[in-house]
Amino acid sequence: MGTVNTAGTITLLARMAKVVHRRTDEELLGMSWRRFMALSWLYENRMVPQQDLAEAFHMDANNLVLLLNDLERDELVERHRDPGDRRRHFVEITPAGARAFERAERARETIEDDVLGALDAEERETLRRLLIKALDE
Amino acid sequence: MGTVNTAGTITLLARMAKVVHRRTDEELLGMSWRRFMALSWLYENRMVPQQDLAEAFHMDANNLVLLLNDLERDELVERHRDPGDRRRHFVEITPAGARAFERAERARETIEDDVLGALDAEERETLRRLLIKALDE
DNA sequence: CAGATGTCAGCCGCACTGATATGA
DNA sequence: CTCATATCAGTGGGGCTGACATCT
Repeated sequence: MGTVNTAGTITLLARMAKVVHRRTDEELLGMSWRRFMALSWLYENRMVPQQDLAEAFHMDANNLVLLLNDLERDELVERHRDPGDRRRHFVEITPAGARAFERAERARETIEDDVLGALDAEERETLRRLLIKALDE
Repeated sequence: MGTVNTAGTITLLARMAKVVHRRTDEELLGMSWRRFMALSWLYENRMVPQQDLAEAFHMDANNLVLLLNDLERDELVERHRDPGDRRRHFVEITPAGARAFERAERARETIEDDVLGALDAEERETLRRLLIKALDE
């Protein structure tokens, strides 16, 4: 394929993300990629303050409201008012949400095998470790 | 921060791409990220058939037309009709487009240092190599 | 009162579907 | 006539800004 050797690392990262997004079959995933990304976080971190989610999702707070409205309408997440500070909400994934996510995770593995097919198991683990480290600042 | 350890690699990849997109200051870059991604390809590959660009950009052909229209209006790229097959177009970055891209590349380096700050030089090189390999299938 | 949190309305850039024009 | 290439119009979801309501 083309001469990708001179592009910057974040340029390559963006190209890769586009490949992932484009090869994702929402039919197979059972939900939009956007919802999948939200649930993936809430599956790992139960009962997160809504305010923290905006930062975690790298998404603006206004937009977050709409996403949570949709997820809550479909009973995949629940908002709980903080008794200590009634302005604040905690967001929690529901059992139905967790099940939907677990199903989607299997589709994710299929997509991942497709997109990362050129990398062997060790290389994938290295990539994974580097991404975790970069995200963890 | 947070428990990112259980998420899949392409999930982490998507999170990372969102960080990049969100931290990109278009004022500093001098253009939209979308345009930057297009020019980055045309800077590496001069005179590309328009048809190949849709695949290279992972973008649908209809949408590509609009992007090229914008870039051509601002004289950053030029379309040339293929004399051998007058249906086809070759797309070429202009000198002004190349200059704009080179300026943006310096901003890209700044963003990259910010986003990949947690990785040392060797780790960045490894990440880069793995992304190139994965993209090269 | 000021400040924080969440919500909603409006606008715009972007991606897709479908239809059209031109040339091989 | 058919097939391929490029183009454009229309539609819909996603992201942002700004205004507003509620609570501390």
